[in-house]
Amino acid sequence: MKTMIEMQKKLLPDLLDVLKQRYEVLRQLHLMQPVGRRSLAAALGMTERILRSEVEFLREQGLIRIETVGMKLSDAGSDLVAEMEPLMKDLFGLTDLEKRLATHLHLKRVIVVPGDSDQSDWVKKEMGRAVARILKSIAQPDQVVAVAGGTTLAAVAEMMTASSSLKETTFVPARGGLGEAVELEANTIASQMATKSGGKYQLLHVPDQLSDEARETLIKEPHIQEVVELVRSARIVVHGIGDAKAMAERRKSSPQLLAHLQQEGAVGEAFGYYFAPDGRIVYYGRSIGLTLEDLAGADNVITVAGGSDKAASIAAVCPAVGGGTLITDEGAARAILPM
Amino acid sequence: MKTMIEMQKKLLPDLLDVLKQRYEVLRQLHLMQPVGRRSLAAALGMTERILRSEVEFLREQGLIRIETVGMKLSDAGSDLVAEMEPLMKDLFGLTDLEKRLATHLHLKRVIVVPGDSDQSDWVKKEMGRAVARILKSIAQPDQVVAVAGGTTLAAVAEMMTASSSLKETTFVPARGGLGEAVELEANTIASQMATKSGGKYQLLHVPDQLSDEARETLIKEPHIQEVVELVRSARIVVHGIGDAKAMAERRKSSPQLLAHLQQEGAVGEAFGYYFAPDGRIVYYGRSIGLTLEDLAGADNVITVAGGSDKAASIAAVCPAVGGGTLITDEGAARAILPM
DNA sequence: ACCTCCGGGACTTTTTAAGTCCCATGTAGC
DNA sequence: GCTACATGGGACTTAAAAAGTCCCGGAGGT
Repeated sequence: MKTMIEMQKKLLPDLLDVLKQRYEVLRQLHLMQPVGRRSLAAALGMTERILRSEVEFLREQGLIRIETVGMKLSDAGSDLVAEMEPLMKDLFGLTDLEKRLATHLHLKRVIVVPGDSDQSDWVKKEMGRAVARILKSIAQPDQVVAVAGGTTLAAVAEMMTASSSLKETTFVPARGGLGEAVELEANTIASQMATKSGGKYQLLHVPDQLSDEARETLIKEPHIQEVVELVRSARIVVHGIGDAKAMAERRKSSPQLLAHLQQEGAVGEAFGYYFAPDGRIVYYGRSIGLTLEDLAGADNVITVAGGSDKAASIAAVCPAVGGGTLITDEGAARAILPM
Repeated sequence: MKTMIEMQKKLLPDLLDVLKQRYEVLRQLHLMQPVGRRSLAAALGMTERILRSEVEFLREQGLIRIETVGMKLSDAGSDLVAEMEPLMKDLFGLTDLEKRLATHLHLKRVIVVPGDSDQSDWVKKEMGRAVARILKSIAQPDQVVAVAGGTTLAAVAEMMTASSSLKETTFVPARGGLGEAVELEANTIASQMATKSGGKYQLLHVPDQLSDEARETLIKEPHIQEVVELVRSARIVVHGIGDAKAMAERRKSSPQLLAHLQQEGAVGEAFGYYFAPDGRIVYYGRSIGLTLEDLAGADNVITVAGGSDKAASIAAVCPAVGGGTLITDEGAARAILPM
């Protein structure tokens, strides 16, 4: 049986936000007391009015006392702050991880879901749900979302739910198919995400492994060119991160390439690029679709990858992809961060 | 350490209400699926619109699926319902107790706080907090609140917090002083409640034990008569329940009275009236202030008493006081109800 | 072919939260 | 003792969220 906390997160995630906010007010007040509304609001980074409402509430609950010199915690208030500390750590320990990861990897936003996808497979679904929520929240009319392939992205597609805000969204694959299991192909995932969310989609029916001439020929095809244009115009990109060795084998790469990758110490893969632990690109398997340069033009690059054994890959790829959003799990997050 | 829920309730008092509502929707949906909005709303006794908001939320959480035949629980949803069942029983066992007590004692409303004030003294404070909350919620401008004495009422006074809604409230003692410890006197409590809540107060400076002539004389005093008028006009009355024997001894009653009470089997006391287990009045120690008849004119009679050893007293007094509000604790509630 | 109940959209009303400005007062520093 | 500043609290406006209400096209069952 899951804990009470897990249930609350599912059934009242909105209330947990206000819980956190109120606790933060209490905690900050505890540190600064006695203090006035305005200085406290500034310290907490909230407007005066909103803090005022919280203060009013906390006063009615008898947790803080208001005096002419400022506000102070009442006895009940300081007791509560002390008692709640471990609970809040449980509830929002991940928030802390998120902040540290964001600064460590220079990302705009990091979301960490509890668990480790190496050990429990529902964790991948949780990451998927998180991605779905983000997509919903940043949705804009007539946007294009490019999605990559892989098991993690498949989980994302599975967790998409219908939403009116995604109705005018077009999902496209980021690159041509990988020539592997069809349910992990970007094409499949793009169409599944569109179906589940109520959006539209366009597919890119080209193989991944192509000779240069074949690629040049294909790319001139009008209907392919059209889709490629669409893909490269995507303002939102969702992709996973692969383990370099596993990806190379899945793509049936030549023994030479495998040896090269191993020699260079490649650990992570994304969009056909293979990365060394220091973020250096050690190989690029060209295909049709998004390139790293295109990512710079996207407003939202959403990276989703988890599992403690992918920690090195994530740490290698993220800096190269640029400071977007990372959705990962607790296992990977703790493995990435220096202790 | 108190339970985690107790702590959360301080920061989010309506947490349980929301949790319960959402759970009920899930549970009912589980029973009726597939079902439409309107029938589900009717079954739950809520309006269509409000259910609609809940449904929207639950769908976003991926707990329910919406199909053309109606709504169904998703796998995650049915898992959650199953997992939550025992938890909800724990959480709302008190709600259940409240309902049963209300019908058993023919009261309008019963609130049961967890614990037993015989065993832990913070339970009395919890009851006090509950009373304070009720007073706040039913507050009207220029109202008069009559309060009795006793240790329980002292706890209520202690837990009152400043509230704008009580600013125009006048607190008065229900009866003249008991001639006992000053901090348990109705006068003291009325003034303390007024001070803590930011309201006003009027006191009744007359002893409790008076000869008939002395009482008749006193009651003609203009300033006393004025307060008595105020007391009898109170639309809200808050009182506790005493153990008959203990009260009689505290009031230094004569050996004859003690014997009489014992012979008649008096168990409970309130407002100077002594009650037998069947609710019969076996003695009335007249004083100046509220009488049982005056209670009928009050809109809200709030009885607050707890502790398993007071169960008999509560059961005896409540019916006589008439169907108001009872605040008690788990210990008393379980002892009162037939098993 | 009809009839009923389904989800969803759209609009209005109501309630609640937030933004903004101002004031009397108490305290600290000079 | 006086000034300057930060304090809580009040009042009013504006914005946003929630709830009430009605209607529509369509799927399923009869």
